[in-house]
Parts: sequence; C-alpha cells; structure tokens
Amino acid sequence: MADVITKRENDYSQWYQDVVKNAKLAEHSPVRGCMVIRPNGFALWENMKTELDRMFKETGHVNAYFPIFIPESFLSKEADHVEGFAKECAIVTHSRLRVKEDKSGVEPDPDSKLEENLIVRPTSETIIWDTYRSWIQSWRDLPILINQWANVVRWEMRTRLFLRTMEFLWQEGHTAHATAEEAIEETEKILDIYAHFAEYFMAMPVIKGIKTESEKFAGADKTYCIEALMQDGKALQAGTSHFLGQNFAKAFNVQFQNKSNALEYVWATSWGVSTRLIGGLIMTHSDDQGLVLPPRIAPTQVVVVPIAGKDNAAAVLERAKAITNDLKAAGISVKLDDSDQRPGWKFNEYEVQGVPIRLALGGRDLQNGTIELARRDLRSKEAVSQENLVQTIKDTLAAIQQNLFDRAQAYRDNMITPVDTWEEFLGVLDAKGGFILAHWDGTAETEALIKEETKATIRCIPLDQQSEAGTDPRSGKPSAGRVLFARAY
RNA sequence: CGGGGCGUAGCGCAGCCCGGUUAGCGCGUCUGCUUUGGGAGCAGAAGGCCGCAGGUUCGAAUCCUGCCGCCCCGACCA
Repeated sequence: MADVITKRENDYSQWYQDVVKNAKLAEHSPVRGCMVIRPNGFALWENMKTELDRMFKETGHVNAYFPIFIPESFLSKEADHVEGFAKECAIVTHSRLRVKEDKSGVEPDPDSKLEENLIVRPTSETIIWDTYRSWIQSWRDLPILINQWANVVRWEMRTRLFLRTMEFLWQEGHTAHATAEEAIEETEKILDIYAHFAEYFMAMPVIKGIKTESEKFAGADKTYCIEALMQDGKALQAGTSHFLGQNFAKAFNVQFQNKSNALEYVWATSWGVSTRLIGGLIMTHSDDQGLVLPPRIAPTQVVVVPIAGKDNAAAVLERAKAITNDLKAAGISVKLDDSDQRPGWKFNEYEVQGVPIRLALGGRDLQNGTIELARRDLRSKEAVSQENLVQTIKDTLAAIQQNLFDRAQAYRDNMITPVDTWEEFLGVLDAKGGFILAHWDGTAETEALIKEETKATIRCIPLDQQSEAGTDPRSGKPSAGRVLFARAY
C-alpha cells in the first residue's frame, strides 16, 4: 500500500511534500536544503526547458555557458548586487583535501588555500558582464542575446523542495543593448514569453507586473514579474525579467562606440525562471489524490493499462500495443504499462503521478470495440469507442488543458479582492487570502509597515492597472493606483 | 539563529519511561503457484555498526554526557 497523501485542508504544506514524494518528483538529498530530482521531476523540467528554449531561440537568443565559480572580487563591484547576494553565497577557499593525521577523515589542505576565494554563482551577472566587456567595443557588437541553462547556489536558511532549495536549476538570460528603449523592450518581450509559457503550457494563470523598489532584483532598475496564486491562497513569484539599466555596464566598465563615435555604457537585461516552476505547477492543479499535470507539459500524456484475463491476455496485450502505436504515431506521448502489477495498482500509481489520461483495455472492451478512458483532472471515466480513438484522445487532451486553465483562472480571479479600508484588508487577508487589490501611497515606509504588521507584501504593480486616484488604506495618504498585496512563498 | 520533531531492515514505524532470551511489525523485495475491470491471495525466503563517540553496568536500542545529521514551524529570499 502506498503512503497516504495528507489532505490539503488538513495540512497544505504536508500535502505538498506528500505529493512531491509520492509522485516521485524529488526527494531530500544528504545535503541540507538540496534535493535529488527524480526522473519524473526531471522529465517535467526537460519539457519546460524544451518549450522555453524554443521560444528563446525564436526570438533571437542563443545559448552559452559561463563558469560556476566567480572570483570573489567580481561580486563586490555592483553595490546593490553585493548587498542582495552577499548573505547567501557559498565560498570555495581551498583546492584540495588531505587525509587527517588520525586517518579519521579528510580536511582542507591548508597549503592549498586559494589566492582569491571563488564564489559559487548565486546568479551570473558579474562574470557575464566581466566577459561582455571584452566582447563589446562597437555598436555593431550589439545586441548580445545570450541565455544559459545552469545550476546556481543560494545558501538559504529555510528550504522547500522545488520552491526554494539551496541549489536549483534555471535559465538566466543576459542581454546587452545599445539603448535603454531596446533593453526595456527585451525585458518586456521576455516577460510575455514567461506569461505565455505559464498560461499556455502550464495552465497556470499569471499576473504580469512590476516589482516595487524594495522587492526588485538587487542591481536592477526595474524588475518585471509574473505572479501566480497557489491553492492555499499564497502568491508565488514564477518568473522575473529585469531591466538592469547601465548598472552592470558601469560596474564592469562595458562601453561601446555609438554611431556618432561617442563612448556609451551598454544597457542590460537579465531574466530567469527556475525549477520553482515545478512547485508552482504542483500547487496550481494537484489534488488530494496526488499530482495533476496539464497535457502540454506532462511527460506522459496517456497511459494504457491492459487488463489481462486468464484466457485473453495475449489478445488484450496485442490490441493495447496497437492502440499505443496509433497514439504514438499521432505524436501523443503514451506509455503502455504491461508490467506485472495488477490493474488497480497501476490506476492508483498513474493517478498519483498525474498522467492526464488513462486508457484501460480488458476483455469486455475487446468484445465491444470500446476502451475505458479516465480523465485525471475530473477523476471521471467512461467507455469510448476504439473508432477514431486518436481524435478522441486529442480532443480530450485539449479539453483537459483548457479545463485546468479555466479552473485555475476562475479560482485565481475569485481570489483577487479589491479592498478600500484597512479593516477590510486585514479581514480578507486572514479569512480569505489570495491577492488583495488595494491602493498604495507609493512609499517604501508604508510597504514595510504593512509587511511588518501582516506579512503581506506587494507582489507587483499590475501592468494592466488603470490609474485611479484613491487613498492608501494603511497610511491614509493619496494613491495613484492599486497594487496587489499577498502573502507569498 | 530561535521553537518543535526525528534518527532502529529499502520505506514507514513499534520497542526506550521501567536495562535482561535470538530486536519486532506493516509495506516493499526475492522464489513458486493461483490471479488480473480500483493499490491481489497463499506458501516460503532474504534483508539490521538500533545516527556517531564516550560513560554507567555482569549486561545498553533502552540510562547518562557530548557530538552529528535531517525534517517541520518562524525571522531573510527565485
């Protein structure tokens, strides 16, 4: 018997851990705060990578790779950046180990102390901009549109599988431009790609917005973000795209000669999404039975379970294989499970793992020309004809994708609550959760005060927000528009 | 860094208070047979530095001391 998954209403955090574990997505590693991403989890990441990478390349980006180690001195060059990351950097100080005198283990060899410490990258702006300096001389060298797929390390105090681990996988784009306008355009273009990816592939509705000064990336002039809402009413920053201005160009002295023969600092962007998206995916769609995956990102879209009887095992398996091949030929990701496990065991297993469609084929179906089709999103099942099965599956996959998005969006929309008074603000935050759409006077003081008092932060200033004069519910000062508050992961 | 929990078979746990046969149980694993439409049944089998190091004792999973590690909840953060 598999372990029981804790019900969401009883303990959401425990439920999340149970799903990750039972769906075999990841597990804790021997190292605190790090995880082993298991094949099921990594397959999800690979699918995310495939689609994102395609979109990056379609918009002119190329991939490259920069080192995991960054000279300590690089980190200190951009003041805000240092302040943002100094507290969570892993530092390499020695280059070799030696066996302890009492043979009880190993220790750093004092003779191998590095001349300059190396930082394990928490992000790569510094080493990339140091490199860009040598690549950029003229306006003809611009733009540079580079992305890299990599791991990064941030020494976090508190971790959660996928949502925050000390080492995580991500992509980080780093672009260099001749003008601020072009860099901002790039920043927004990437934000659109992220939003499209989240909504179209992950069926995870997101709100595009801009971070406040206190929430933005260390070293950025402006941070754009996509914010999603999890089932427990907490917000999740799902991706960020930064307009870095000339901060890194100045810190690393990256200048180019423009068309009027004058030296100018380069304009920069950086942007990233990480394995955190997997956490967001889980907390957007999954239920008390386990993982629920949208078809467009599911490593396996359809699983076929043959139900062999005593006398018809061969015939059932043969038909199941034929059906599997038909689906494969139609470009559907399908797995035939003809293992020794019993059907009931398989039903549960694939349900926990979130496979969108399960097909079960038994003796009855052979006779009737039918097959049992079960939808993971609705937990429904019905007998359908084997005729036109490919089309039926395609239609059903599309319906599942749409249903998951609609469901998540309806929930999310219902969880955006406009409030105008401080009493309402507190009431909604505690009783309902979700996003609170409220006026803000634009000061970091009020923002900090609200965070201090309620743990709610300004998730973003939504891009599609109408300007609307009003009053900040906390400070009573005038406000030019509403922003989204929430408690967040 | 504070608060809580845990460390015994691959996984989940009991045993510990109150020291004493050969350290148990469930799941999983292996073999065989019967099965197969929602986590199968029977029979047999394998599998343990009881987190580590000291100490008390005739005797320690159990008592004492120290250490290590992990998880969860909070303060910082993609």
